Amino acid sequence: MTRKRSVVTKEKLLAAASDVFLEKGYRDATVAEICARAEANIASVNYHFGSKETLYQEAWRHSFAQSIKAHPQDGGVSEAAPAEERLRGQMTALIERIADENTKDFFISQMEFVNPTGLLAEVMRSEFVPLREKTLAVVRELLGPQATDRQVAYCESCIISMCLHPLLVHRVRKRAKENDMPVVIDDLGAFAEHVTTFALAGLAAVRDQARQGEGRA
Amino acid sequence: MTRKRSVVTKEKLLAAASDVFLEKGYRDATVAEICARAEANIASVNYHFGSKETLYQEAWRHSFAQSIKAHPQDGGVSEAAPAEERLRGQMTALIERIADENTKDFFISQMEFVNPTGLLAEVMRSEFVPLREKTLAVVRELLGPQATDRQVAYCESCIISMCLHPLLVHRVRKRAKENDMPVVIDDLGAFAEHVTTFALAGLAAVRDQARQGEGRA
Amino acid sequence: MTRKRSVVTKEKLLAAASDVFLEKGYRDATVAEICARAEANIASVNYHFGSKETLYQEAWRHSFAQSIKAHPQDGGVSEAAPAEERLRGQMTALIERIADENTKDFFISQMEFVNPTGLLAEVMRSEFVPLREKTLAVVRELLGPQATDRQVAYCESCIISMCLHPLLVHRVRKRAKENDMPVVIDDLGAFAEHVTTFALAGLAAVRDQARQGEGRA
Amino acid sequence: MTRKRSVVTKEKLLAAASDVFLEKGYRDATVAEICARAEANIASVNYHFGSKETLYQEAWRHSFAQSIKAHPQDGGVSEAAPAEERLRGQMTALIERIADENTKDFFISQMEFVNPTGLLAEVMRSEFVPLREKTLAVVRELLGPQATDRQVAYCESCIISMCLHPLLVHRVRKRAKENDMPVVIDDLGAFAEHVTTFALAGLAAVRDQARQGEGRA
DNA sequence: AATGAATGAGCCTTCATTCAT
DNA sequence: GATGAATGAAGGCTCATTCAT
Repeated sequence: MTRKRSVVTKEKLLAAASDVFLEKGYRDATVAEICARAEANIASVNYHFGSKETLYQEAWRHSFAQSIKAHPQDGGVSEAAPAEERLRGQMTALIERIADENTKDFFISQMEFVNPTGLLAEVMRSEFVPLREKTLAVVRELLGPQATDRQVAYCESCIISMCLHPLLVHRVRKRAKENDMPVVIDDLGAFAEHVTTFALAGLAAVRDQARQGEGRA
Repeated sequence: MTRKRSVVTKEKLLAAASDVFLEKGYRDATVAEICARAEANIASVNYHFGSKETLYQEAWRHSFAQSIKAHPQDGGVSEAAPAEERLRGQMTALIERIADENTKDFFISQMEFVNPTGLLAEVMRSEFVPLREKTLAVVRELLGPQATDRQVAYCESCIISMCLHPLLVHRVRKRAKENDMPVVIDDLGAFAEHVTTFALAGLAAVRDQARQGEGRA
Repeated sequence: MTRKRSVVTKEKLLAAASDVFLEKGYRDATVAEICARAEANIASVNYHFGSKETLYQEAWRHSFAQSIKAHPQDGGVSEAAPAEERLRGQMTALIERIADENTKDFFISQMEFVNPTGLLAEVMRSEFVPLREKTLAVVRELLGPQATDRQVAYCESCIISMCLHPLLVHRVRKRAKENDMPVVIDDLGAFAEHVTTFALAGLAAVRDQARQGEGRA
Repeated sequence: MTRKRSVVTKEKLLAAASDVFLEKGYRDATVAEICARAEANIASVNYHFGSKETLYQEAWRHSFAQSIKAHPQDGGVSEAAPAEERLRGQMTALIERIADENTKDFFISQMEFVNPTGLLAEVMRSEFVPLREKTLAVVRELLGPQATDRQVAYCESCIISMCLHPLLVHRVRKRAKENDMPVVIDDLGAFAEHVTTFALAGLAAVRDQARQGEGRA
């Protein structure tokens, strides 16, 4: 049972760490506060994880696993479904994942993007690359065989951005209780719908361009 | 001349502060390093700005003014030009502004979005709202009179995101020298072109939807 | 068998403790490392010895007993041998004891001399006094009846120092692998020989002085 | 005057550090206590020296310079004096230096010998080598041209040890107030005299041996 | 006006020891 | 009897800010 108790403490520390790192960032988060929230001893972070840095990495990995489990990348759409549907599934899943208040890894990732501590570089890369490959595959299918790799990459980048960034702003505003600002996303389903429409139209335009480019070449 | 020297010191502090805040974030940036880079006395930050917080705000404002001046929002397109052209101008200007290595305010803004110190909230709001209004106006024009405010807002949000986020990732990778990762944006002009095509197609699709929605309503 | 296992653990702890205390000193040696080297549980030090302090004392006593057993004080010289020979035996034994890589107590003693924890005071005194008495006796015999107690004490102190200190430096240098420094003692037998010659000559000089002092008095 | 104040604080810190490091050793000495004794702020060690390690090195260097200045190596004996006198001068100076209650560097050196932190290796080597050279020169002169380098080295080592070690024990006992133990060195002058007699006799014996060795060879 | 020595609050980490199992 | 998870006290160090000059 001692083993079990250890697991519980570790779990509580990971949860508390995710929260505090999300709220304050790596530097402003203190080990003391994390331990207090986890109702653990001040030394338990170092006992269980060795350092604040390691806890940071583990907490992110933990959060990522949780949020991906709650919102699988395919959005519940079968692999056999048409590419449009599969893209819609991925985009909806991404939007819902980010909008979910339990999702913490995304914000920590963003922080890391802009103000890299370098601590998550490896962890993030190993987790993100597979996701990106999946999306690239669908985009490539939708753009058709004439599309260049660059076009595929640009489109994927645009599509992901359209899902991520508005939600980022949205959640930040909710957190900051900036209720005076117009809440951009008042209806998550409507937003997902909108983004999908926008994206499919964009993809179609690029596909047409690719065909013309092919013709010219 | 003392007056002049004081001005010079202040200017150097602002420049150094932008750099360091960009590199390290608010918390990890130290007053000592900022002063060292500005070749100023350790006490000069407090002497000239009263506190690290104020310096942060001033440095951001300073950087923002510089980058907007270097890349005006309209992208050099006349107000008399057609809406498509004006949108293209705004998007290109935004992309170029963010891609410009001298642009520091954007990254600090992103940091602030994700890990708010709260110190820039006021400053950013007053600077961003006017820019957003301009973009909303063009988008509204392109979507036509049937488009709802929500549709306009969603589209604006998507378009801005498509410009911002890929460039964010791009600059982060360049800074981190992650040359093993595929550089998403290898040609700035091509990317701007691509994003515009994508966006105009998306807008057109939403406009059509709006007309149908109108018809149904 | 459990009893036996316990004894083994205790023995391993003593051995590991001697090593670690020798390498790092009392303060820098950690209970964790000692237990790790002894392949014992982290709690076993307190379980078997009650405290780090007690382990320190026991480890020293253990090491001392071992090294004295390996190198008996008399150096194998019969009590019936002439005083010169008995002194030579004691000096050689001391030198060989200190030079022996298995001897750890001596270095811990030196540490204690200079930076006393106070923990070994009692233990060391009880072990050293008898050794010293033996040496004093031989020295007194060699100095003759005219020698004062002070002269005997001074000579004993010089003789012991001549054996101890050069070997201390020697082993320290070997440990530190300071191979660039001239290795003072390249031949242990030659050194023992040299020291004995030196000491006997010194003793003879002091004895002559003592006789003259007697004559004058 | 600000500069002067800084120097005063630094000096006080060095003095306090020497004391505390001497009393407790590197590890058990706390920055807090050093600062308290120097009547300085807890942060002043890091401000003036950067770290506890650097302070340790500087404090030793400082102490060494002081004690060598108070007790010059030659003991006030002219270079023109006969070798016997010069050796006597060096030995007396060494004994008096170590016996001087203000001498702290010696004990820190001993600590470092036995339980090396590695922090003083460089510093000590650069200071000790010149002293040793001087002593070797006199010893070589006294042993005559037939003496081998090994004989010179062994003799020097014995002579220095005869001065150092008894005084080490002496001071440790005084500090520990082990008044029950026989105080070995009750008269410093007498001890210096004794050691010199002992050493010169030893040297003479070795010189004779060297001559015979020469004759045999 | 400007400097730089000094401050003190707070953080991460270490480690001998304890206690429930 | 033996384990190992957990504790809490304490230490070194950082850094924005202050203050005397």
